[in-house]
Amino acid sequence: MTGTPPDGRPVRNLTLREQVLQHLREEILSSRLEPGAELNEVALATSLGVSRGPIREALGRLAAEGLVTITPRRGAIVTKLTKQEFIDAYQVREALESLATRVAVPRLTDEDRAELHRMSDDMRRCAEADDATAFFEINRRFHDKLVAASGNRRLFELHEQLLGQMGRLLQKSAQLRGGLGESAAAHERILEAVDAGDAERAAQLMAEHIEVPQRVLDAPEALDLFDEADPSSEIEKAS
Amino acid sequence: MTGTPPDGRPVRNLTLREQVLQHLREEILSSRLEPGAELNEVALATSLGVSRGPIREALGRLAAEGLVTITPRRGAIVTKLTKQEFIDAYQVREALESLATRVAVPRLTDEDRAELHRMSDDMRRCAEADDATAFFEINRRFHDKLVAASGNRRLFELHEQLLGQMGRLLQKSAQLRGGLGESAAAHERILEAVDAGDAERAAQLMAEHIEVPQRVLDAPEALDLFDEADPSSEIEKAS
DNA sequence: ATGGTGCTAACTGTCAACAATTGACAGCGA
DNA sequence: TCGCTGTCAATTGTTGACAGTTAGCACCAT
Repeated sequence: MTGTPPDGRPVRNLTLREQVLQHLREEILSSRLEPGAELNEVALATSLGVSRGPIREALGRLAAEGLVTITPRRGAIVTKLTKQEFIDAYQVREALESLATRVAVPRLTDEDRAELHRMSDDMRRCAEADDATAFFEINRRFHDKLVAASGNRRLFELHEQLLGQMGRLLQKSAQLRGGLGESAAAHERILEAVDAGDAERAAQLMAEHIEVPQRVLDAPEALDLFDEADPSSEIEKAS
Repeated sequence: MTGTPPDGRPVRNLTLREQVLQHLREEILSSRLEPGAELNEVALATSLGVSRGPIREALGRLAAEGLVTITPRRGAIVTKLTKQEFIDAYQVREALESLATRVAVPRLTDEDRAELHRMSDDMRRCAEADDATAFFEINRRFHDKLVAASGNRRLFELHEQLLGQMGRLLQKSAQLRGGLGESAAAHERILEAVDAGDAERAAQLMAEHIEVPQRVLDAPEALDLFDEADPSSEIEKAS
């Protein structure tokens, strides 16, 4: 009986496809591979020491997840959202997190609430220290925590996927929200409603909180986080 | 200059993977392949006259879409939602369609509204004729129409994917909603708010409309649309 | 110069064969 | 009878080779 090692699952017998998938996903999410980067199959294959089969399968999955954009017979690149796509995603995010908040509030334990407060306090500190990087990391955990607390697994997965697709743009766009302080305040207001057990109000506040950068993005093309070039062209991307 | 044929895209030069993907997706969505059905790679390959490569890639994509469940060295089956997963999906659907309605209302043209009314009337007729099949088809188009009218492409895709996963269960569960008449009435109430240009109210009504079967599903395990057997087991399903 | 044309190299799409794993079953022993 | 063990057929995982397509470039004609 050589029991399971300190691993999560039975015996850590990962398929090559799974390893490649995991690797590439991490590379993209961490922005080591930036949007628009070309993903050459043979280059990846030799680089990772596997054949093209597992690479292709992993790329296909990532395409279905939206992290990669495949154009048949041309190749794959790291997905680059247009401004419109980013706005669309933001809108969906608002709905998902609002739902999550509404569902999560009555389910939160005291420990959950305590942790949320801790994160909120940390964010406040980061805002005052003007440490944007740390702020965003905690911010992400704060939102993730609420979504997870909803107990809705599908919701959690969709949310994770959506935020993954939005990537770095999330941080860049959030910076024109009116400063970290305003954002920290929004979280505090949300937590107030959460503590009061007012799920509906918390959900509403969350929706408004997320809605802010949307409005900023909508009107002024001042920010060129996007380099729209060809509004034409047919791509696969998923379906 | 042999121009593009009456095709939608450049020259209709579909990849085998795409053809297989399309075929399998259709088979699943139409329930010709029912949940739990095993998807043997060699069987599919010989059946479709291609090698296993494209089959595997298509199955991988379908797994990422949630239509197929792959367990790493075991094989693929058509995804079978548990009761909890179905309830979760229903909850997400509520949020998505509520958002879609809120966004769509101010964007609707007169033609859009006319078509919605037409569908609503048709549903009313089907309800009175007790034609559930036709009712559900129109119902689906009604909801799709609203989501499409939101102009949010990501929202549309997620919605389509979600409803695809829910599959036949949607119809079965909707039948214990209180009859087709009640459902038709709900659509009529929504359209009232739509006509009045009251997006917020329409969104709220839509949320309530979708919420109904959720409550029915939640409490009584009376309906055994699901055959839960092993609440354990580790599966891949997507991530 | 300039616009079109035909090569060419690089890349993706597909296939068939090989390797590894799994689940089932027969057979053995208690 | 029951449980264990070893073998086997079936199925998935992976590979390397081949075929087809694409994009870029040099070249030629105008």
